[in-house]
Amino acid sequence: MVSAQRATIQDVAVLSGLSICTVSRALRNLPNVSEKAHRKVAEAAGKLGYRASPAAARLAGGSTGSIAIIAPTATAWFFAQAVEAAEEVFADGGHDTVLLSLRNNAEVRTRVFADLAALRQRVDGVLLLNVDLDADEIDALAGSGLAVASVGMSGVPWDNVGIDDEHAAWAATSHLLELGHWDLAVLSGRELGGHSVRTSNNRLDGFSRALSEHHLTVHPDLVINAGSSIEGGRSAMTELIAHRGLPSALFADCDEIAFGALMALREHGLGAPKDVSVIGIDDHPMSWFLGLSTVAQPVADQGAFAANLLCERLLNPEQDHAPTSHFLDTKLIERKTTRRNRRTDKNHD
Amino acid sequence: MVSAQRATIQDVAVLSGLSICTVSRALRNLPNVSEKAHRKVAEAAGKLGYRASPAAARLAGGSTGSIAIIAPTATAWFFAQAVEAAEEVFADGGHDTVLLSLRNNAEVRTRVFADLAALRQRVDGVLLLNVDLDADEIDALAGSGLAVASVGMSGVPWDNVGIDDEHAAWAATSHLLELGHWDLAVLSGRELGGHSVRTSNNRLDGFSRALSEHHLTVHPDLVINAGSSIEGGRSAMTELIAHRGLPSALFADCDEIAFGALMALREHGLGAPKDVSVIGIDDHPMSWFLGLSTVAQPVADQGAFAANLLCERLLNPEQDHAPTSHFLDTKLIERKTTRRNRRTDKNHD
DNA sequence: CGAGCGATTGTAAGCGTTTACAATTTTGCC
DNA sequence: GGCAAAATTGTAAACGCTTACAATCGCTCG
Repeated sequence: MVSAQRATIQDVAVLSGLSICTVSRALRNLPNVSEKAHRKVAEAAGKLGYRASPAAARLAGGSTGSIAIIAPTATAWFFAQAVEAAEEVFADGGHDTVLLSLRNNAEVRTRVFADLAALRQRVDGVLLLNVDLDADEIDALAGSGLAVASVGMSGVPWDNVGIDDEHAAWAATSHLLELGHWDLAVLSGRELGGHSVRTSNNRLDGFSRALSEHHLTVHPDLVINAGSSIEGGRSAMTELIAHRGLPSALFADCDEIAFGALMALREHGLGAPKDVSVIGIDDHPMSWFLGLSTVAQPVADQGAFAANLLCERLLNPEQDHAPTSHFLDTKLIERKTTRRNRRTDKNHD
Repeated sequence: MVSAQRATIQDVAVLSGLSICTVSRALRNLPNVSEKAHRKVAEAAGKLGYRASPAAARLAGGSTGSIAIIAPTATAWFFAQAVEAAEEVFADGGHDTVLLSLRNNAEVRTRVFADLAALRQRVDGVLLLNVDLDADEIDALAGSGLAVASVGMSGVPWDNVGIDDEHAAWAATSHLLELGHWDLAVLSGRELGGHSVRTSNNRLDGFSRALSEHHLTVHPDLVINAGSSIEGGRSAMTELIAHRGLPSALFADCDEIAFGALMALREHGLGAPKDVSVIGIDDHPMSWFLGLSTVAQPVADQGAFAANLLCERLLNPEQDHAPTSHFLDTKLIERKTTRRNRRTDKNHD
């Protein structure tokens, strides 16, 4: 069935008794190919185990057969989940997945987005995961000829799927407020250098809104960038405790940050909800175990969904229907790290 | 500096006043290029912002500029860490990283290894992470023309870096035995379908050896495949409790499995070390927090190290020095989930 | 029955590299 | 200074595909 030497389109042409050109068209399901020709080509290709050379295809103006996933980091739980889910969709669609981690590093980020032509040369499309792009970058990407889709980047000129981050953060924060907390800190998912994780900004907005609905304002000292790692949460919390003292409650941008915060608390002989209420976002597999209150979101679904949208776009490049936006549901899960405020010192700050 | 239209090697040739061929050779640091030519080419290329087209290069017999990372799954902590570390090395070396997750799925696994020629067409090299290959597959890979390196796959005809898994498991198990436990279960990292994670086999061996050194034998009912996820550990433990009852101590193939086991225990109103001692391998960031005893291993280092070896091989393809093997250190960390056996029922099963 | 038209198929020219091999220049030596 | 050998550079043919554009086929219609 499969010859030792890789079969070329030429071989398929010969075996099927058609020209290379017709074979090429048949293989790509282009119009103007008769039923009969289609069948013959399919049979010949099957018999030879033919697979088009992505390099040759790309060189001649066709597709590369691969899609890039660009993520701020590949290790955070959310990204690992989304990447694997997307990779599965891509693989099943016959695309290779090239992983581009920005590593929370501005320089790497620049290197990637500065030369989209180079990227275009290597992949057909890009799946962006929570990358915080500025307007110029968005325009550049949209006009790059790359198919684009994203997770967690609403308001962008391509298909996006995510959750309503603003709402999720609002829900988490409101939960805290309704428990009588007023002295709230937020451990944001942003890196020190700014940039990097887009959802964090929206979540910050939700946090602010909840506060202002309760006639509170967010105090700059109480929003701390923590990256999106356990370690980041841990050091951010340590810093918070040292420089400002314990707030009454804490909203963590994601569960891993919350884990880190819980660790830092323990290191100081403190705990949640005893000394501070803590809530995160994600519903990480460990959250149940740690009793962490959180806002659950479907992570793999988001990655797979966006990946599917991207694949479809790649399949029908001609029709440029308007970009779609999809929000998946979230759910507040109240567990043991949040409880009613028992502090008596009511002096607001 | 960078022109709107991508510069070709032709442009560089014209600008440098040399032939395409010389430019090509200079760019790839081939021998037989004069100093002067080299300089001129470098300057012209720089001025034009020239980057070779990977597709064209590949088609003409050169390199693809990308490397595949093949892992049993991309979500497990170990793999996510190793992948990111390797991706960083590859990116800095100018290679794209294509991620191939086997998804713990035999069919996907077959699809990948059955057609190495197809893989060869898309990447220059392969970094294998703990993939359990059989002898034929190893031979095929070694003879595929692909550069290969691996993590956690000792005894293989290419560069490998890992830890001494047998020893790590032995150390963990011995720790349990020395605490007076004799009724040991192991939650193995293997998938139900067998295959997939190579280190698990070596760890099983270490487990066995420790047992036999204490004149014990491993009971088949007490080795349970758990995959390498929290969820896998949880259900494996649940099953163990239901079908066989609690052992005196438990060796988990990795920390995530141990986390899952701890969760299952809690669901049954049990806990470690009260009802059973538990030890894992990894030293996951959460392990400290949960007080999990474990054997720490440097994960990112392994990925980066192997990636570097692979890059070097790619840089000097001619010299075929013998494959090297590297073992990184591990360290037993005794925390709170292991303690002296207090059971009194000494009837060995 | 032949012109005309749409549908299908074929021809051939790239796409941007690499690489035998040929041509040229430089170097070493007598 | 001149010649062979070595070092450098150039020429041109792939590599395997896509795609204008030309050619052919099968019909419909007057």
